[in-house]
Amino acid sequence: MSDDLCCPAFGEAPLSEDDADELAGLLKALADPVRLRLLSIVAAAPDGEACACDLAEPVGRSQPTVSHHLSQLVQAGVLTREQRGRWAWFRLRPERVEALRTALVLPADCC
Amino acid sequence: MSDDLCCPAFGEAPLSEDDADELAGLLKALADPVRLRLLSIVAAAPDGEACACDLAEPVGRSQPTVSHHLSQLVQAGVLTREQRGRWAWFRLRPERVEALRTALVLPADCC
DNA sequence: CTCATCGATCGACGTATGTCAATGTGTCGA
DNA sequence: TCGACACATTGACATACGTCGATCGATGAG
Repeated sequence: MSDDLCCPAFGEAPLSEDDADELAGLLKALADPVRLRLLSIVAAAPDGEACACDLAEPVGRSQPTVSHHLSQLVQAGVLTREQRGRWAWFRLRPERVEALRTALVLPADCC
Repeated sequence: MSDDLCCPAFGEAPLSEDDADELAGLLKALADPVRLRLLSIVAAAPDGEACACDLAEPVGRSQPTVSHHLSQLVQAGVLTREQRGRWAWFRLRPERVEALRTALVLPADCC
């Protein structure tokens, strides 16, 4: 997933096939309740970061499942992963979330 | 899908399981390239509305497939459907898109 | 050097999803 | 009344996805 998702101009003109694929990819990464909860836990964490070791329990999923979801979020560019010793720490990339919000802006005269 | 999705307070505190399900449902409705293109075509239409008869061709899918996608968008509350004679006309519900954008707002101190 | 721990990967599984051809239902014009 | 048209529904299919148990590689404490 490229990171320069900025302004597909959602309501201005019909999305191109490529823009639609790109935007759908980002949306798909967020379109799962477990991933949304993981994201919100990281976002609400004291220092803006959370250890993977603390994430499985609150969402009630197995360690491999959580690892899988975290990988998807990292790949979509919504989280960053930093290895510190045995632990993996995750941070939100707010500019990515903002890019998504920007992509969903509708023109004033659209309806 | 209930329509009162307003402020799950994404970054403020961890999402509840119900809020996450709700938000994921809305995101899932948009997380498909064909549906995104359908939405953008409707949004960019001259009078803010588009006839189903004009939607299959631009997205390159069969009539049943397009009908299926439109139903999902209506069920998610993102489109409204109005039957006029033989034709079905669709309009965007911008407040629903705005609700999604609002749900994705991050607090200033989140990271 | 062990050995316990963190977390990724693999393999398997059931389910959900996108797609189309065929068919059904309702609406209009002739 | 009939036939053409718009659109939904059904059934079938391949693929994608979420999930877990088992296993593996890497790290650090003792």
